[in-house]
Parts: sequence; structure tokens; C-alpha cells
Amino acid sequence: MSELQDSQKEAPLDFIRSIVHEEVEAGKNDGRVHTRFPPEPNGYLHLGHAKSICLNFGVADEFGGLCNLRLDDTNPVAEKTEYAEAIMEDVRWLGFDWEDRLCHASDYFDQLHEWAIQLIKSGKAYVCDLSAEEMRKKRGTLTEPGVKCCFRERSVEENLELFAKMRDGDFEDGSRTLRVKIDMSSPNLNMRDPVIYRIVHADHPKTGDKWKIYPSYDFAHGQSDSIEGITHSLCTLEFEDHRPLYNWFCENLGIHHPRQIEFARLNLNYVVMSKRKMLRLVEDGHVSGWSDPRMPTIQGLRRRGYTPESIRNFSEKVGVAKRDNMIDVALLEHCLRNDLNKKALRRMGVLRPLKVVIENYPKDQVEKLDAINNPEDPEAGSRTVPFSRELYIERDDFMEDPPKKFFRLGPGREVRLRYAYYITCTEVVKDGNGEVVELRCSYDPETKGGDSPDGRKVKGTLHWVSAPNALNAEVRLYDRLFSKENPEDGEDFTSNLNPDSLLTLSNCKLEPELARAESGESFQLERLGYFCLDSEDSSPENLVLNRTAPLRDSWAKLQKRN
RNA sequence: AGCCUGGUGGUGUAAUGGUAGCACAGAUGUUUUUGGUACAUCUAGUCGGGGUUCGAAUCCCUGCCGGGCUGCCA
Repeated sequence: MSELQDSQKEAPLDFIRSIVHEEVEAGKNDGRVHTRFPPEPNGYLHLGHAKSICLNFGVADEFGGLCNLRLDDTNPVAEKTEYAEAIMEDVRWLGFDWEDRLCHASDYFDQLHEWAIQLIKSGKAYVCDLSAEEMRKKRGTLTEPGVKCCFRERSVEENLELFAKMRDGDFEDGSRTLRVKIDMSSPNLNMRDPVIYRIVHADHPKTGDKWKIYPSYDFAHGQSDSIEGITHSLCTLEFEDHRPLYNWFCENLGIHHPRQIEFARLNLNYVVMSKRKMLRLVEDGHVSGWSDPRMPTIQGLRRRGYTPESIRNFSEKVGVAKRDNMIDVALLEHCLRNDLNKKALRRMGVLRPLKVVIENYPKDQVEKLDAINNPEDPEAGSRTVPFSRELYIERDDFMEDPPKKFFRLGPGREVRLRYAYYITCTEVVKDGNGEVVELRCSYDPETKGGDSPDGRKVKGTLHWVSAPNALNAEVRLYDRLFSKENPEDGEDFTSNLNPDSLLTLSNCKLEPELARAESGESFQLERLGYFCLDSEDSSPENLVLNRTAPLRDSWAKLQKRN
């Protein structure tokens, strides 16, 4: 408890943790805290889910409680085991453990069915023969009350009989529903005799063909929480209007009553996060699939090179509140860099190669030079990089007519090649079009390792790769998927797609050490950014790199301004 | 239009009647064999109008603006 008070001083609790804290202090639920993450297995998890996962597992952990993973599988026409498996994989990858508490709403179908009968018997539920269309008409509108239908006064016996026939598959889909009798004139539309069971002749991934009727979300969710002994049912704002119904079921069924608390969902700029819109991107081929590295799905982020730690940290930093928000992707990138700066091994690679020949360096000589793996982490040790007469440097690192603050290579200029030597550009070789195709340089043998014994300074340090030892690679550079901060602004969000969200570079040059890189491993290409092997397309013969995020670049920023 | 809900720097989030703070972004500088990192400094905010109070982001009234709700989706 003192630990809690300490952390409370350091970081103030968000409104949900404050509520939980108060209730624990007050001894509610015997001081127990139990949450759950309840996705519907009808799609892939995204950053918004990550926030919810971190919140639910985080709150449980901080208060010494538990968090269940519950698949909310009440609608067999939309759900697939494929999705359920992907969900579990993603939650696990994010670093959370539900131990033996993998639950399914479908585990409770029998109990739910009994409760439905209980409601019928107490005159609180009835079978309704209205079609969806008719029901909509009778429900009223936002401003007008609904009207009671004639089926509302059916006898308990008739309701029981009809409901049994619904269950037995005697009726067609949509022909009847079981509704709960609340208040057709409630200003809250959810209370106007909501449907709690509908007829669906579809096999269920878990229960097979056992059921021809399935409970609605409202009838399943709160009760599932109740059965699992959940104390705090955290959900997003759009369920606020459902809370009275949630409470109604717990009260009228006389069962354990968790507290539903709603928070604002996460929005990220320059991307869309709704299932429907992401599906459209996939189906229309605007992205390569759900795991496209530009997608905000967990799978997309993972393939892009985002680490679980960075996403967890991001989820914490975005905070929890009830107001609508639009988070800047810069925060996500910050979290990534913050994590990888400490952990990623440094390597050298050249994206847009420019050949350099060191004229005074012996032909056929190859030196092994020591290079530090991570200046932020002495434990990471060092490696060796080959140096030879012919090298590649970045095209951007040379300018024939450099402006004032350009610290890199130019005719007659001296720069340092990282961990190697000082070199001076002596000649610029061009092709027929006046394009620079090669640089002739000289090196100073005294500066081996990158230091000059005479104390001579250079302004710039360049990354490079030895040409005869270079690995070829394809590198994919990603930018924001949409060019508009809020793509959903206009009529059709796809009109805001950023045509340059993916830039593929081939014939990139990498230092040989990268042949040992493994899928899932992140590394920094010095001065360029954080990268990883593409988990789907990279092979030892055909290296494919994804740029997770560029390094901060104050030179690029300066250039942009001018 | 009815109900629910929210409005604090550019963005996000604290402060719950007592000095408006933190993070990201932005700007400047120091250090640097990554124009990275680190460090330092700076910029910038309580939706408007009334009221209560010695004192209001916080309480009251009122206006304005945003979001959600009319699935047998969740």
C-alpha cells in the first residue's frame, strides 16, 4: 500500500485508477480487483485495443488483481477462430499473460439461456414477432417515444413455448426475437425493450450447431462480467448509453454487479483506426493486408518494427480520460526511439549509394576496423567492419556546391568516415548528363579509427559501407498513410491517402554484419533510423528491410525551413 | 430536436476551493567520432458571460462548441 501511495505522488492516477483506488480503500468487492479485455473475434487488434489491453491488465496488476482475456463471441456470422488466434498472439506479444483465464462469452450460453427464461417467467421478457423493419418503426425516434407492440402482453406460457421453439430452430432467422420489457418511452433508446436473443441459424466456432439463438451484446456482456467476478468493466464511451441496461440486467437478475466505467477511445492522426475503414483499405488494395507496416494494427506495427515496450509505454503516455482526443503519431515515434535508442545495435548501411574511391589506399587491401555496437550500452560490445579502397557513401552526404551549414563532403572538403579515417574529396566524376557518379578521395592513414593525432577537427562524420563486402538489400521507407491529419474529415477518406506512404529503395548497401540479423530484431542504421528485416518478404538471399522510424534529423529540419 | 457526455498551451494529460504542472511537438544553446542521444533554457493554456468566495480550471447559473445514441453489430 505504501508503494501505491508513493507512485501516487509521482504520477497522479487517471480517473479510472482513482475510482478503483477509492473502492479498494472502501473495501468494496472485499478489496478485490478483477478486469477483463473483451474483444470480439471479428477482426485484428489495433493500437486502440492496445490502449485498452494496457489499461485492463495494468489496473489489475497495479492493484494486485487479475485480468481475463475474454472473446466476446456472441455473433457467429461475424466471428472466426482465425481472428481469435490472432488476438491471443497479439496480446501475448504485447507482453500480457491471462494465465488460465481465457474466457468466451459462449462459455455462458447455457446460463444466459436460463436467465432469459427466468426473465420470461417473471414477466420481464417476451417473444416478439415484429420484423426488424417493423421494430424500427415502433421504436420511435430520438425525440418521439416508441410504442408498445401487441406481443408485449403475451402470457408467460406462450412466451416460454415460443422461446423454446426459437431455441429449437423452428423459426427462420429474423422472424422473432426475445425482448426485455423495460420502457418504450425511455429517452434512452437502449431501454426501449431491447432485443436480448435473436435467431441465427449459423454454426458457432465454439458451440457448433448447438444453438439457433444467440444472445445480444447487451444481454451477454454484463452477465459475462458478472459470472467471471469482474469488479470493473472498462469500456469505451459509446457504451455509456448502455450502462443503464447493463445495470438493469444485474439488478433484475440479482447477480454480482460489476461497475462499468467508460473512457475515450484512442485516435491517432494521419491514420484510420475503425475496423470498417481498415477493412476497406485492405479490400481495395490500398495496403498489402492487415499486417501492412503502415497499418495501425498490432500486426502491422510489429512488422514495421515497433517493440512491445514502446507500444506499452505509448499506451501509458496517452493517458485515460473521457474527452475526445487525437494523439500525434510523433508521440508513438518518440516512444519507439526512446526504447530502441537504449537497445538497438548500431550498424551501417547506405540507402542511396554513391561510389567513393580512396586513391591513395592500397588496392586489394581490406582492414577490419572496430566499431562500437551501441554507445548507449557498453555491454553491447563492439564488432568489426571491413574497410577497403572502394566504398559507398550516402548521396545526400555529398554536395558539389554546399550551402553554408552543410558539414558533409564536398570538393576539397575533409570529413570523417565513422570508425575509419578522415578522407578528402579530390575529384568529382560525372556521367554524360552531368550526374555525379563517383568521388575520388584521399585518406589520411594517421587518422585510423577516426581521430587525428594532430588534433585536427572535421565538422562531419559519415556512415559508409565497403563496396566489395557490401550486402545488397531492398529497403522500404514508410511515411504516414494519409496526408490529412484526420482522414475521416472529408467525404471519402481514401481520397486523403498519401501517395508517398511507401517508398521502396533497391540496391541499398549494408555492412556484412547484417547478414546475421534475425527477423524480429531491431537495429539502428547510423544516422538513418531504426530498421528491421521484413518478416514476410526478407530472406538471406534477398534482404528486405523496413524502416520503423527515422532518427530525428535537425539538418533536414533546417533545410525544410529554408 | 430529446437523452447521455465532454470542453486546460499546437497535441495529450495533471491540478477537485489556495503558486496552472508534466510529456510530446516547436525554438535556442552546451556536449558529441551518429546533424542521433544526453543536458540546459525558452515559447505556449483554463470555451464565453454572469454569480458564490478573502480566493474559482475546480462550486452555481447561462450561453457556445465537440462527441455518442434511432442494428435482431459489438
